[in-house]
Order: sequence, then structure tokens, then C-alpha cells
Amino acid sequence: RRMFPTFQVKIFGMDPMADYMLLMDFVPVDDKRYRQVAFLSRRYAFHSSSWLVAGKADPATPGRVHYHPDSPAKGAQWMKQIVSFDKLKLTNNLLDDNGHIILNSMHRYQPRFHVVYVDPRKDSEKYAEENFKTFVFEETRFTAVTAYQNHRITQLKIASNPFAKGFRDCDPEDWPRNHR
Amino acid sequence: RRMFPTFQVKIFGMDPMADYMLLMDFVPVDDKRYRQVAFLSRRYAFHSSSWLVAGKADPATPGRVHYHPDSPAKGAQWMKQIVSFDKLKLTNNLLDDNGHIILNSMHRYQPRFHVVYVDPRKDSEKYAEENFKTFVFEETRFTAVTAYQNHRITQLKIASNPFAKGFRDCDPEDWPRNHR
DNA sequence: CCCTTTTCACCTAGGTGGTAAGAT
DNA sequence: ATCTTACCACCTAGGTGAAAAGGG
Repeated sequence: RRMFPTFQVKIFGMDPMADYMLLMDFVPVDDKRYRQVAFLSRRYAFHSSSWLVAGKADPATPGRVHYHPDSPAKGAQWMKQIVSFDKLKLTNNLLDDNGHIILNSMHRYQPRFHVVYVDPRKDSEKYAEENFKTFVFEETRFTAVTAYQNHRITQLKIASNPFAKGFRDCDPEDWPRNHR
Repeated sequence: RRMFPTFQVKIFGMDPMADYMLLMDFVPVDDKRYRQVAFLSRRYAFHSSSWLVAGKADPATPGRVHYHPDSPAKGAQWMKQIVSFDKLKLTNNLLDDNGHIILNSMHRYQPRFHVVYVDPRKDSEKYAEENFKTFVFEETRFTAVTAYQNHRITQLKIASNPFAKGFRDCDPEDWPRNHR
């Protein structure tokens, strides 16, 4: 499924006339597997708001990368507006052949953003190191799940993802009019 | 609206490692404007199956071009499968600002297909002429209309365009089973 | 009369969380 | 008990010709 909210960046400082590839990958934050504990009251099940360490991380195949579908493009094009990775999809299927990013459920991940300068020189492979720059935003870390473990996350997504509009109690557009 | 059926080409003979831009444009077939004649019976209106010349063509602004959205891409990528221009859209709105191809209704057009080799040399502008090749398939000529003038064209489109499935009398998939 | 514009029901295509059943 | 899978109703987004209304 798609990652939501979408990873978005505003880019400055590129050479407007040069070509760049933009891509993302995901690295494990730690070597742990997590789990949730549910409290059972007489009538409802609640999930605790924090994660417990459940043991050592599951083995992972080498991480895939996701190229932004507009790659390659000129610096001017990338800088013109916010770059959105909304086509990026995550899966827990180790045998996936759709090119989606494979993550282990109940593990913590750090999204990474990479910029590759497309070097026009013939022996560009030699300069791979210097034509490559990685950006990490720690606030984008998350725990991968197959089902939401926290009701407030569910509500946040229902409220903000247009495709989940069918689960909203009331239309946010009407809120100022119908409520006070 | 989209052009349907879609213009599609199978490409051979490119340099697999070189970059190419693929694009289309439309040129008038002649300097004429056409019209239809309807026969009126007691109960129905019929259109004749041929076009009458109705005068000299309307003035036209310089034709726009449509770049295949995958451009630029490597020769290997273009040759791998049939290239389909299904995103190309036509309009009769002279003030269109969606980048669609502008055509005059009731005029005849010849689609053209162009291949541009992206020359890596610094002074590539000098070689523009030789890096450019145009292909014309006369069987793709058509008359632009705002409403279909021929019932068989309508039926052909309803039968073959998935988006018009709602107007089909019976599902072509079921045909061998439900009919004989 | 002939053609164009606008709106509409009906599709394709695909992204949501809910839910129930399944797995360990 | 905890997590995963498969399917579903309900959305977004947008491509169809029909039909009615409009224009010259």
C-alpha cells in the first residue's frame, strides 16, 4: 500500500540545467521487533500507547530503492515545486515482484532521501561518490504495521486521506458551518 | 478529449543506450472545411456516409506538439514494448491552456510521429536536422468532429473503448457463450 | 439546418479502513 | 493473544456517448 502521509521535500540549490535522479529507501532504525499489549475492559479492547520490544529483528533482504517517477529531470524542474513521493508503495511480501519497498511489519524504519547528479562525463562512474547526497529527516521515522495499533492514528488518517472519506463522521469542509 | 483509437508504434533500430524524445503533431491534410448532409425519412435522421467540401479551411494557429510523457528515455526502453500515445488529448478550444492539441472541427488531419535523438555533444543544436526523424502513416488520417456523424463510428467506439462499456447492448466477453 | 456546448449516468482504475477468518 | 490475509463497501479521479440546449 501507499505510504501515507506522503514524503515530500522542497529543494533548493540545484544546478537548474543539470539532470538529477531523486530516490528514497528505508533503513532499520534498530535491530528490534516490537509488539503491542491490549488492555481488556469489560466491553472494549484498548491498545497501549507505546511499543514493547519483542525480540531481535527478523532477517531482511537488501533494501529496495524507489526512484521518483519523474527521474531524471532538470534541477529547474525539481526546484519549481514541492516534490511528492506519493506513488511509493510499501509491502510486507518478501516475494513482491511489483518493485514495491519491502518492509518487515512491527519493525521501525527511517526513510532516506537521495539526490543523484547525472554526470555527463564519460567516466562518470569514477565520481559516483561525489555525485550522490543523502538526506535523513528523523521526524519521518515510523513503525510498519499490517493493521493500525492506535486508534488516534486511524482517526488521523481517516481525517486527512481523501480516499478514506467514506469513514468520516462528518465532512471537514462543513465543519465551520455545521458546528461551533 | 483523448484520441481514440490510440496512436501506437512498435520501434526498432534505436541505439539502446542513447536517449530519445518521442512526440506527435497534427498537420492539415488539405485546405478544406467539410460538412455532412442528413437525409430525413418520416421517422429518423440519417447521415450520408461521405463528406462534402463546405469551403476553405478555417485559419489555424501554429500546431502544438505532444511529447510522450516517458520522454526522454533510452532506446532500449522505447523498443522494449509498444509505445502508446494514450495520454494525448485533442480540443477545439483555441484558447486551451491545458497543453492539448488544438484542431479545427470538420477538418481533416494527418497525425505525425517524430523521434528526436538527444545529442550529448555540447553544440548539439548544430545537428538538430540530422537528429530528427519523422514518420507518417496515412491510414491514421481522420476528420475532427465535435459529434459523431456516422453511426458505425459510434458503434465501433462503444464496442472497443472500455470507458464506453455502459452503452454496450451486450458484453463482448459473453458473446461466444450467450450467442451462436 | 448544421454544428457546438454543457451536463449527465455509467463506466474504468485504483486508494481507503472495516471486518471476519486464518495463522502462529 | 497477537498479528496477517482476503475481501468488501465506499471513496477519488477521470474517460465514455447520449441528450438537451444553444448558436449562427
